[in-house]
Amino acid sequence: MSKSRSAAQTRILAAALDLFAAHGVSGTSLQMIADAVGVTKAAVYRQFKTKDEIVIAVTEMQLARLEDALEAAEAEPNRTRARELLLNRVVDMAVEQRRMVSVLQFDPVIIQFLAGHKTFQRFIDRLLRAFFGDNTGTDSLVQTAMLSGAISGAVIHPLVANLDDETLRSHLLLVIRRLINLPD
Amino acid sequence: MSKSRSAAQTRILAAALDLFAAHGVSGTSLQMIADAVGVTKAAVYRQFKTKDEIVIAVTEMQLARLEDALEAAEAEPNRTRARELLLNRVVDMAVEQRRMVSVLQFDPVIIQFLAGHKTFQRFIDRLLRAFFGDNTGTDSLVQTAMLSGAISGAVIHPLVANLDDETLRSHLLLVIRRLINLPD
DNA sequence: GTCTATAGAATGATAGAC
DNA sequence: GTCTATCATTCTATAGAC
Repeated sequence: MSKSRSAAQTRILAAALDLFAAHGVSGTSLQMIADAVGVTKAAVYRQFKTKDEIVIAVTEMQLARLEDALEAAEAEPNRTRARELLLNRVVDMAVEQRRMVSVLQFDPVIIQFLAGHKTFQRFIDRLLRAFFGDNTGTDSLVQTAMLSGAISGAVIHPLVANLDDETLRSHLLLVIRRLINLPD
Repeated sequence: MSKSRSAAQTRILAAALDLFAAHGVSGTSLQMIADAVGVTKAAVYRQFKTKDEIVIAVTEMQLARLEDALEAAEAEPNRTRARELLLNRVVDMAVEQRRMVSVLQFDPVIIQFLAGHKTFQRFIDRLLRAFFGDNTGTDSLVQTAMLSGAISGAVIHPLVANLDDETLRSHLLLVIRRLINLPD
């Protein structure tokens, strides 16, 4: 999943993620990205052939941050421990990157890429399987959807915008444990 | 909040909401809306002077669907009953309109309008107050954010895309009651 | 890697006829 | 209410010089 990027590419992707978070993917033009980096559009096009390539690279970059936690969870024979591990990483990431979460989970353009690229599909599949095993009953489905949605939805919500990361994280984890019956 | 609209306006708003849900607000052009309705751009501009007016009207239209439930909740002296009332309506709406939820809650353009227009702010304030009273402790904040996020996030999630409305609603309500300690 | 300059299409919006 | 025609602007993307 993770790819090595040049410094120029990394700067572009960072600026793009930031702008995507503020204006959505469709609401962000290459001109805006170029301005944010401090170069011209042509310089951006030198690094990425199309806007779509930037969107895909940004998505890859963010998913890759879950990779090591996912591998650790897959290697962990104790399912409860594996869930614990993944959950903590996901919550950490969601809290740290609050402003970015809504783009990655809910932007229509990103959603289409996630649904359309096999690489992304397989990664998400691994994530869900590591968390829930092969239990695909309706209860598990709804619970997973709620858990995933609750984390994303909660960190985005304006009501918690003023809470510091540590407060938000600890409260989140408490409520989540209640939700999925993990031991406190 | 609710406004009376001509038939032509109603058709435009319905088409716009549908397209917004699929492509986001920024990803939807007036040409696309006009094509969906089956008229030209000029005909659309006759009903709404700007694209922004359409976005605001769509948002109003959807918020207005909560209005009677909100009034009923405000009139209810028993707080638990009031919460019950609102919760049921919100969940019903979220499940019925799954495809639209993400736009209304997470689209950057809509969010900016919600934050910038006093009419919207007051309405949302009333909603929160009817549900949580004047309790503004951190616990309540996070709980409300999670509840709101969990409902929106859950109904949007691809994992539950194949569940019928009734199944999704009943499961959702069960988990939510556990989350907020309402009696079953 | 970065620039200037530009092509070609799409965007939001308007004028004026029917 | 709807149309055709058009305007100014912005969009993605490319060519070619430094």
